[in-house]
Amino acid sequence: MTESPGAREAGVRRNREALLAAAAAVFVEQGVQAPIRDIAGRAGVGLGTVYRHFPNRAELVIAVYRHQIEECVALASALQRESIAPGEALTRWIGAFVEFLVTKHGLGVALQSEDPSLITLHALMLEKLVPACASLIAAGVSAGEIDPSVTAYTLMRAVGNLCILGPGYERAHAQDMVARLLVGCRSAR
Amino acid sequence: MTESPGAREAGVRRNREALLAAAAAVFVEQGVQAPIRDIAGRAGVGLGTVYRHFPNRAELVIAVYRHQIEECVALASALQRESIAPGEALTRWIGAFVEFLVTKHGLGVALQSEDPSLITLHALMLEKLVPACASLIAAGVSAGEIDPSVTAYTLMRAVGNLCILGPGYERAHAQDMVARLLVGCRSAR
Amino acid sequence: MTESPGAREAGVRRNREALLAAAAAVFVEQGVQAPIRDIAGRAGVGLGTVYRHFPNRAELVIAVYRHQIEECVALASALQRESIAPGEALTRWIGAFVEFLVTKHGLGVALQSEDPSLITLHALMLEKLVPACASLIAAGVSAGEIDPSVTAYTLMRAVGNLCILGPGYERAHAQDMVARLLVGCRSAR
Amino acid sequence: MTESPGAREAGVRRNREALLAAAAAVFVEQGVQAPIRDIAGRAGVGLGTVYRHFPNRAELVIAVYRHQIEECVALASALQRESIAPGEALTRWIGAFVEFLVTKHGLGVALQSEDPSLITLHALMLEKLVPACASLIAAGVSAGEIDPSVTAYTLMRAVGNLCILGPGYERAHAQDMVARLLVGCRSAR
DNA sequence: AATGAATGAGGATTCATTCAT
DNA sequence: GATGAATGAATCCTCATTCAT
Repeated sequence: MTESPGAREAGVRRNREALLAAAAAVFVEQGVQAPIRDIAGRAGVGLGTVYRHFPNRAELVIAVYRHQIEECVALASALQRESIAPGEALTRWIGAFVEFLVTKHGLGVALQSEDPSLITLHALMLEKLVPACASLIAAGVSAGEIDPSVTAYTLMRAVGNLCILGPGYERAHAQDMVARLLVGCRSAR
Repeated sequence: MTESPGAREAGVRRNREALLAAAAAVFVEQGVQAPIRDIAGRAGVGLGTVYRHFPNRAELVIAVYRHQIEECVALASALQRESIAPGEALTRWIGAFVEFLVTKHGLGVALQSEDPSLITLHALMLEKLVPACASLIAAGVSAGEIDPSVTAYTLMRAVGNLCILGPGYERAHAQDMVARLLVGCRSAR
Repeated sequence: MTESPGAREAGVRRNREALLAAAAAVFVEQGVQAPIRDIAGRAGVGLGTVYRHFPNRAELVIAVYRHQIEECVALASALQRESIAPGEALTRWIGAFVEFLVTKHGLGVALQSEDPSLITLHALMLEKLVPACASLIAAGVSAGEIDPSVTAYTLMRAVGNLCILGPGYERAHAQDMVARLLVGCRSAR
Repeated sequence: MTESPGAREAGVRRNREALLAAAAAVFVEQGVQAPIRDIAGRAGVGLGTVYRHFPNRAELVIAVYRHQIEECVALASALQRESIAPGEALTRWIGAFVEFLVTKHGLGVALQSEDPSLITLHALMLEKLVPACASLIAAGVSAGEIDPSVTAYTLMRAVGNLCILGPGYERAHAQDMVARLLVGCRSAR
């Protein structure tokens, strides 16, 4: 009778989070096209529950990644407010982006997919991430540290691609390759 | 009824080649996961004929790309025999590899796929391409032009990834990014 | 906490009526097979509440239409008590029935559906409406105005069918067709 | 070796016809929305075979009914060429249409369905049947036998509706009701 | 009583693969 | 050898219905 009032809501939130965690894990293992049923199974819920929380695959994919995308955006602002060299700011930011991508592998593929169910994710990157990156690049260009012909979208795509991992090409390799790519983006002077 | 004995074999070979051409084209348009039926249709043969020639998708994928992989290998030898700077040789060879990859888009993805049906393709890369690349790198390192910490497999994977194209990230962008990556692979000194 | 004892019951009745109104509206828009959830949403109540009040779809359908069916029955008695020609009484009564059917489109289909979830509605028609109609017909036959071979059930079914509307076949068309059907039911004399 | 050349084609055609027969039967029992699997089962073939022959439900529905629709159209021409009274021609033609409809019950519903998968069937009726009927009506109007305010589309819809059968409302009842409707369509004079 | 989250059966559709001709 | 018809597993998604709170 005297029930904690939010017991239900708590359960719902727990389910939602179990789903997000399960989805993230399954995406890592099978990619973002994994069967919805697998995600339901991993989360320990019924198939319908997935659809209740996320009416289609795209919603789920976005929910899985939106938070981290927004953290990346916030980091870009923070770095620009610090008193560090713009080139260094870009390097650190890309480092964080890489960290994000290699943690959720599968996202590298998803971010650049032409799959109609994932356009929204792609759009999210375009809207949020690309401007953040562009602003860091602009600062670096002004400081004479970054080659002015580097564009944010291309760089993000390239970094995204470099973060598609596989056996024998792990996180550290991706980090190394991205670092070298950034060397190649420095101002030719 | 009374056919010249070689007529049959000629027809078989012609079919095989039509299939390889069709598969290459379809892979470019739809990726290596395209429905087998589409390939049969494009080649103007029956579905069963595809399976007769290539018992599974991997065989077909490999057959499609083996020739070009071998050309790449041959090019590496040729470049080493020429009297050009080893760094330049590596650059040219990677350029040719990029050319190969962006022409067959879909292959970038395939090359690093963990998909069981494509492991053989991956193995082929390991066996043939990696040694060729390693030898060019070794020469560059000896000449003090290439950073000794660069490994062939990682570089090939990275280049392969950078060649996964999409709308807004086309051939020229990939070429640019690969060039910058190579800048970052030069000897630090 | 301390509610007046009847407050609860009043709320229950209000819910029940909101549901009937919502169901009627949704049946018009989507037919009697509309998702129960849509009805709950339209009524502004939870899904469970629908099931509490109406354990299955048939109960709900019947509840929605029973009142109007009974009005039709009452009208038949009233018309017979008036001093008008029996044929005219039948015509007017069928007119009212048509009005009922076309206002609730979806009912036309429901009335004659073999769908097990709707048999009860069909039974209701049989029990109530058919006798009412039969009595009007009998009077018309006695007066020599109606063809004695016309049976109530068949006529009701026919009228019900004629009232299944659709684009290009609207209320006025149904009324016209029903009128012509009644012309064909007049005594051949 | 010496196979009858058309053995395969014959089997295919037999399958196709088995499917049409099965579909017709299942449509009668369950309506045109019956599960495709039921049709496959009734025809004794796999599910995929249905889709091979008829890529979607609409194709199947149309295939089932097209032939008879065209026969109806042909009959209209034939009747007009005969030297019978136009009103009689219309009556006979409608009689044939009724015969068609009651034989395939389920079609009555389908013909006037707003279901997007059945628009083509509806379109077929509009294109073929309505003009045929209109021409018979026009002749009847010219001869002073048919009420000029009767339109072909409305009449066809009405007849279609009257042919939606059910328990207690069988073929003979539909025929009777249609006959009475036609009486009501005669010239008022 | 009311709620709405969870469940899972049901039905459509696609496509790899087999095999009789 | 070639063909393509047939098959059915796999997957998506919807919705009726139950039940804990």
